[in-house]
Amino acid sequence: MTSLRDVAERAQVAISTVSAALNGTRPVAAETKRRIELAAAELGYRPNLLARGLVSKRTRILALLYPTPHSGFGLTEMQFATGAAEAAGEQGYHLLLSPENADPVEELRYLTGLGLIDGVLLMEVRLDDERTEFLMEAGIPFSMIGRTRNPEAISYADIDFTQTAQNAVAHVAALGHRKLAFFNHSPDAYSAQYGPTIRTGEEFAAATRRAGVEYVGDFCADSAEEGREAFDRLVAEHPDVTALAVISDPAAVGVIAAAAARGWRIPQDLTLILVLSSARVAEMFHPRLTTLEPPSGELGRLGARMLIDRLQADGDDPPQQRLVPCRLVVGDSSGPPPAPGERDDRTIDRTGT
Amino acid sequence: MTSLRDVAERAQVAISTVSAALNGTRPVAAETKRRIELAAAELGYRPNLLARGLVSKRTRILALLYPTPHSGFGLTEMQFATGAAEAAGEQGYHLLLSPENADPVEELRYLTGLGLIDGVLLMEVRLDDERTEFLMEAGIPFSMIGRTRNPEAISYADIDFTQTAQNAVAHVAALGHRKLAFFNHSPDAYSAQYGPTIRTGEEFAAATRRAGVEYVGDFCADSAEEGREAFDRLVAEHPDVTALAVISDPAAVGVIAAAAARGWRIPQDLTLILVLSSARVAEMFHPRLTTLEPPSGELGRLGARMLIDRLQADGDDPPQQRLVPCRLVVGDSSGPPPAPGERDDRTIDRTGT
DNA sequence: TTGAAAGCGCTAACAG
DNA sequence: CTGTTAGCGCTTTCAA
Repeated sequence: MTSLRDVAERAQVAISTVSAALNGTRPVAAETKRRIELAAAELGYRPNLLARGLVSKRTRILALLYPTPHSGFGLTEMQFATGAAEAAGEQGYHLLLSPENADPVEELRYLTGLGLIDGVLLMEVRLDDERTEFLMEAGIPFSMIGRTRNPEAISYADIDFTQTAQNAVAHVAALGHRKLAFFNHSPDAYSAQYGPTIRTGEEFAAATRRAGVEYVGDFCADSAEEGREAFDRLVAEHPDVTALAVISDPAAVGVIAAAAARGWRIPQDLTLILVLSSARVAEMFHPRLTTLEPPSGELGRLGARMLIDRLQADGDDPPQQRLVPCRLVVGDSSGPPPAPGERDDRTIDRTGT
Repeated sequence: MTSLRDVAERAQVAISTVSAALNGTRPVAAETKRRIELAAAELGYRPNLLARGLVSKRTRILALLYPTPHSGFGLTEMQFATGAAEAAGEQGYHLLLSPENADPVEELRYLTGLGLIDGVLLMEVRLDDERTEFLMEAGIPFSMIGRTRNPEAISYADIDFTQTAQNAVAHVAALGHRKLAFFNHSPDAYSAQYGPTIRTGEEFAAATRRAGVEYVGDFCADSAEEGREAFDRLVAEHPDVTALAVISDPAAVGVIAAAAARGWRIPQDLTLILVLSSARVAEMFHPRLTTLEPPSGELGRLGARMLIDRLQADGDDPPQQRLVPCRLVVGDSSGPPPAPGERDDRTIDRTGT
């Protein structure tokens, strides 16, 4: 490992001069600088981050904290991580992957006590998240992918649920639908605190109201079986529903099966859209589902960038907050609603076809 | 940030004694040790990793290198990463996520030059991988998830393709199938060098041979469209095929559509299995596909553990090499083959049903 | 414009 | 058994 000293010797200058020349921290004569740069290049010099960090207190390492997620990791989470890693890399930062154990705050205390990281990127943020309180109190720079209930003072990048719901409703309304149902996650201990679950539900309600579209929002389903059941109940209670948005991929599988069992075709008899799911998943379905794809990679990038900005800004400028809507990817599951009464006669049992 | 010095002062001993007591690097009187530990606990002391690393040359940080993958990141890759991060965490190590840019070797040279990391975990290893050569020459400890063509001297964790293919063939043969087709990735510039693509193909060929099952291996498909075409050609050329294994998820979508268009039911008329795909993906299909699920998380864990073992072992013990077969998850797409001639008559065009 | 020197927090000889 | 000392490689005063 070649060090500053080696370079200094080769260029016949003092160590501090080399440091200055390479970092531009103070003026260095052009000729001297040239010699130094040459020497450094010849020796393949790389600054030692540990030494630098030890004195400067800045390591250019960010930690990405993620709870071992409740329902296994999806593409979405991966894209947060890779997006963040990329953005960090572009700015000369590194990303440390930190799985959280049972006690996230303890984990954070440990991690930040190491002196290894400059800041923290929080994933899977809940409406009330104890991690944010710890970080605020400890004065550790951080930003969130997602947001708490009251994120005023904190930088975050999150999905623009308002706009997303509005786009979805507009899409459906433009096709002529007058009544939309939404299958949310079931409000278990986790979802009850999980932003996307809560916010999507609320915003769908609001967006349909604004658009004058009738709304059915009190169903939930997380598995194929639940999707199937919910769908059957939905049709029983609301036979005039023509459009359905589903947040859980497995639930959509059940819905499709239940619809088929009823003899309903998609999209002729039912418009089905997937919410917060990647287009890659939507393509696994037949027909290819219309989907509202979360901008995961971008959120990761934004989160990292905000954090880095905050680290670079010596003073404390106001927190950055960015909301990005999902991308509406129209598949083959969106269509105009059936004419009234048109589909009721097709209740043949096709099981086994 | 409380330092060793603070602890030393509070416990009324020398700094080196504190270090020794806390690390057990040399005998310390029980009473002294107790005092030191108390002081450390009271002050909430955490060793500074940078300082420690600077002198000990060991940071307990591993880098996970991943090329920006050719077809977007899948669940599989994420699971490598999280598995590795977990295993690392358990051993007191940290995982740095390092996206590779255009020039992976240059990236590696930079990364390792930083003095920040103790070792490297390689993902997406190709049969000839220039990164391994660099690392070997540079003497940097590393291990691979996947393996090169001749990985003799290197530690790795990879899928046991032989066993995986054998299990798949056994499954199909036990159901009574006598002829199996396999749709591989198309041999583009990437796949031509990519281990799983090559090895899965080879091992399917070998396993069918051993099992006395007829084999069709010269088809490939990476998209739904290609899957559809390949399937039509397959049936034209081999009307007696009753079982099909597909490596690409989107291709399976095409196969299912093409089969349905032909009036073939799954599994009655065709047994379809997904190779190297997660059960979560397989569940998106209808019927739920039988799948050979790669042990991604475990491979990540193993890779990390091997690397750490190698770092801990001062001497150089032989490289560890582990092969883990995919898990066969039987879904609703496996069944006995149709009786000869049984399905030929159903070639009604059902498009629009 | 440059050099010398101090010190970041820690480990590892070496004395005592 | 414990304290003193010398660095690890770097940044950063402070003098020259």
